[in-house]
Amino acid sequence: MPSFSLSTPPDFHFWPSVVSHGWCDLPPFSCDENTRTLERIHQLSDGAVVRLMLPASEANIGSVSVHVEGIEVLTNAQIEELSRGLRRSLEIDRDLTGFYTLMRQNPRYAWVEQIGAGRLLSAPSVWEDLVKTLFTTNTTWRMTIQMTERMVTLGDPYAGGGYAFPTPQRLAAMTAADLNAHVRAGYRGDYLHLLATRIANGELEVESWRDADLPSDEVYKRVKALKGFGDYAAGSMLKLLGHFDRLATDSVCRAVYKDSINKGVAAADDKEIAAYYQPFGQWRGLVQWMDVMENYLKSDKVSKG
DNA sequence: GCGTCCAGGTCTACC
DNA sequence: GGTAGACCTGGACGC
Repeated sequence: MPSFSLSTPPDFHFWPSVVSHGWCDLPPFSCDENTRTLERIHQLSDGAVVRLMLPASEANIGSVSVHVEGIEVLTNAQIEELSRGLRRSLEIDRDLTGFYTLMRQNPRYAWVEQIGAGRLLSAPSVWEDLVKTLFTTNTTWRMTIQMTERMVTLGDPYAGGGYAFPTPQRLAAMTAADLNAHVRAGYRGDYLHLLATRIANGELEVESWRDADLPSDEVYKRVKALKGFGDYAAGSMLKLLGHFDRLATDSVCRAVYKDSINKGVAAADDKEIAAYYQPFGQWRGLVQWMDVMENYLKSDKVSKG
């Protein structure tokens, strides 16, 4: 089985990055907590569908091994494409120096750097992140998983089981009714079909939204302009696009604010929650997410073993 | 098995 | 700018 490795900086911690939020459980990603392996059914730009396996290993601190199943030999171009996508997905090159300095200054958040949390797993494409974010709106996590599972079966199959994430062109070629009969996304189905269609016909170039030179406000404006993406969804997307100066306040965040931060007293409104995170400046969105994930990331499942 | 209620964000219409 | 009601699915619950 072909394999290659990704070099990583000293402050990169593989497993906390993998389980940084629910994306590792949404196909075509999957993760095995026992073996601490991240897997993904992935379609390369040349059409090949492979299974990527990234095991956690103490032996390769300073790098992450990538095993590629379903192909006999990897070309240099394929390795380059996979490396680029995975480095982005794992945020390997994200500079968190400022974030960790900020966390160090606040005893409540000292655990963040100790665990090595702060990097968020994203999909290799902005398109995939947008779809999954849409599937988190106004629904339960269980339903998000089910919608995503049905959605990926529209992608190209992997010979060993599973599917690659479908392209916007694939979805745009279907009618909105047929698409939603398959995905069962409810009223979100029309938003999904519209998004796929606008990308497929070239009206939207969402992959360029990762451009580091794009101001946060501009990215936020573009995401909010999409049907079905309100304040929460746009705030979530911004984190996946490397901007952390926006909150993504949902029902979970409100519960966390009440239970972990405000001594059991619910916030009067979201402005009160925003005021709490305001001092964290450009990192406030990431700090809010650390609060949401605190108990899980500090558990033995992540921080030990 | 059936009907009702509920949770989850966003959109639209209206004030 | 703020608010009410609709949107859709599926789980929980009562009958």
